[in-house]
Amino acid sequence: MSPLYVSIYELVKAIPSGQVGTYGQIGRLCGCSPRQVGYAMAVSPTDDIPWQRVINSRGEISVRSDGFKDTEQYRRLKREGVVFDARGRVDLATFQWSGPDGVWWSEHHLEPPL
DNA sequence: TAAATGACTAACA
DNA sequence: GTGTTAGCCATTT
Repeated sequence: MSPLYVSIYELVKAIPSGQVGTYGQIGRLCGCSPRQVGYAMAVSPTDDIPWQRVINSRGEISVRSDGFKDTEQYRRLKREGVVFDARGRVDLATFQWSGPDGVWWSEHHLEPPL
């Protein structure tokens, strides 16, 4: 396994239960493109990697190459307390992980929530 | 080696 | 809000 994958998996494992990260967010944090993050999730070797907590920048579960969304991902997130709206989307402003050091908020020039 | 392939995204129109 | 386009870059073939 390449060092890149190791850092991606480490980052994903740092996302707390009940929160989500985006492919782009993880990509920026580990210095690679979002596509690599998606690819790394697709081949994630073990179940101790919370791959379900990585979704796309629109707050949706990404469509897989077979053209279907992963319903297990939806179930897992819901079980962790993540709320989906009627169109199956997550409110990123509420549920997006702030990063290992609050990085995400500063990147977006925002103040962290109380 | 070279080309194809993505669980993507930002910036447009 | 929708649709298109260009860029992305490690992995795979």
